[in-house]
Amino acid sequence: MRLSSSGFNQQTQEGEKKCLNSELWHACAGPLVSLPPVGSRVVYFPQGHSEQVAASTNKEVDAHIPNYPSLPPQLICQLHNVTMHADVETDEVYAQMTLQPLSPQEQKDVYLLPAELGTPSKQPTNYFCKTLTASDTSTHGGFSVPRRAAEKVFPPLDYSQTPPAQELIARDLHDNEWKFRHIFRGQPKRHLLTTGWSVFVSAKRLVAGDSVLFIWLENFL
Amino acid sequence: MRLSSSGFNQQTQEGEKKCLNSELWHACAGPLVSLPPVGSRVVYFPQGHSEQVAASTNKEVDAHIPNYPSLPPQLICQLHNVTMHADVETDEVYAQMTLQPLSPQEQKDVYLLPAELGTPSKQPTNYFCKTLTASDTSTHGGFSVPRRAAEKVFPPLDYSQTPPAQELIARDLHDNEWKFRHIFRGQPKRHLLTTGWSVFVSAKRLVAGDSVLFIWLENFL
DNA sequence: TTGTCGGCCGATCGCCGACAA
DNA sequence: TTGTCGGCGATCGGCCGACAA
Repeated sequence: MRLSSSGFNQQTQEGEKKCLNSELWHACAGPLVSLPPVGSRVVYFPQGHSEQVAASTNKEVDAHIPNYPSLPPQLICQLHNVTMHADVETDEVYAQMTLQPLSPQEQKDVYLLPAELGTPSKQPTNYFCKTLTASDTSTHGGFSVPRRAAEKVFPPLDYSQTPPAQELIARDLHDNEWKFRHIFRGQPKRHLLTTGWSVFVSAKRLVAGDSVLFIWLENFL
Repeated sequence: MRLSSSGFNQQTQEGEKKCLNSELWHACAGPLVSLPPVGSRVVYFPQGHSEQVAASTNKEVDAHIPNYPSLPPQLICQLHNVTMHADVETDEVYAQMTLQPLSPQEQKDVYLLPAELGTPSKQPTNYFCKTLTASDTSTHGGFSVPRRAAEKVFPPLDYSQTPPAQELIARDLHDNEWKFRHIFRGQPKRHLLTTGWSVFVSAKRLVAGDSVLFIWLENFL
C-alpha cells in the first residue's frame, strides 16, 4: 500500500512552494509525527539505527555497514539540521537529521531550549485522503471524487455552466506539476477527475488500495 | 546506454540454469572481465573502494560510509566467495566477493595456488549483440534480426512453411522467461521478432542506442 | 452517494510489404 | 542487407450516463 499526494496552489509569489511542501509533508506524515527543532538535544541509538538500516536495505549494502562494538548503546546529541524529503520512487516521506554527539562536559552544561521550540506540526484542514478503488485505477475511466471532499478542498465550480468543469493544477512532494480536468456530471451528478488522471496513476504506479491525499492552501477572494 | 540480454535454453535437465546464467553473465561482462578463483589472494584498496562507492551512490548513503584513517592503503586478502549478479533495474552485471584480510604471518606462509585456478571466462560463441535502432524500439513494429545472427544463433526455421515462423523462449539474467515470435518474411525476406518484442522493450525500458545480447546454449539433434 | 458497467469513438499498437540507403 | 515508412485491422484508452449497492 502506498500514498501519493498533491497540493494545489494558486501560483502566487515565490516562497509559497517551501510552505506548500512543508504542509504537504506533514499531511503525509500524519499528526503523530512531529520534528524536533534545530538546536535541541536528542538521543541517538546506534544499534537500533544499524538494525533498521540492515533490515530495510539489501544484503550488498550490509557489507558496507560495519559494526562498532565499542560504541555506547546511546548517545546524547545536538540536532544541527533537519530537512524533509520524499522517496523519489514511492513518495514515502522521511526526514534527514544531522546530529553531533556531545562531550560529557557539554552534557553537563546548561541546556537552553532553542527559542523556536515547537514550530508545531500543523495539520492542514483543507485536505482529503481517499483509498483508491478498482475503478479509480482502471484504465477504463477516471477518479471519482467524494462529494464532501470536492466541495471542501477543490476550488469552487461555476455551476451555471453545463457541465460545470475546470482545470486543476497540483504539485506533488517533488514539486512536479500535474493537471487534472475536474468535472461535475452524470446522473446522479458526481465530481470526477478525468483527463490527466490516468497519467498520474501510471507515473506514480498507483494500484487499487493505494491512497491519494489532496490539500489546498490558498484562500480565494 | 544500456545492455539487455537473453539466453535461450531447451528446457533440458536442471543444473542447466546455473550454467546458462554463468555464460550469459560472462557474455555481458565481455572478454576483458575474468573472475579470480576462490581461495586465491587478492589486493584490496579501501580508499579506492570508498571513493567508488561514494561516487556511484547518492548522498544519503554517503552518510553511512565512515572514514577509516588508520587503515593501510592496501590489504592482502584471501578470496572466500564469488557470486555473479545483475542489477534488478538495469541488468548491469557485477560480481560480489567476500574477502578476508591475511595476518602478516599468513602472508608469509606458503601460498598454494588453488587447484581450480583459472576456470576460464569462456566466451560463448553462439551469441550476437545488436545496438537497437529507432525502428527496433518504436511501438510501430518489431525487432529486425541481422541475418547472419539469426542463422547462427537462433534455432533453425522450417523454410518449407510460408511464412517460416517459430516461437522463441528466452531467459534473462534474472531467469525471467520471455517469449518472442520469430518470423522470416517480407520482400526482400528478413528475420524479425514481432509478437512479444514490445513487451520486452517496455519492461526493460529500452531505447534506441541500447544494446541487446542473445546467446544460445543447446545443441540440436 | 459512489462503485462498476456497457456503449461508443478516437488514438495507439503492431503486423504487413514497399522502398531505398 | 536492413532501417524506415504508409497501409490497415485490432486493440485499448478514456469520456459518457445507466444502474444498483
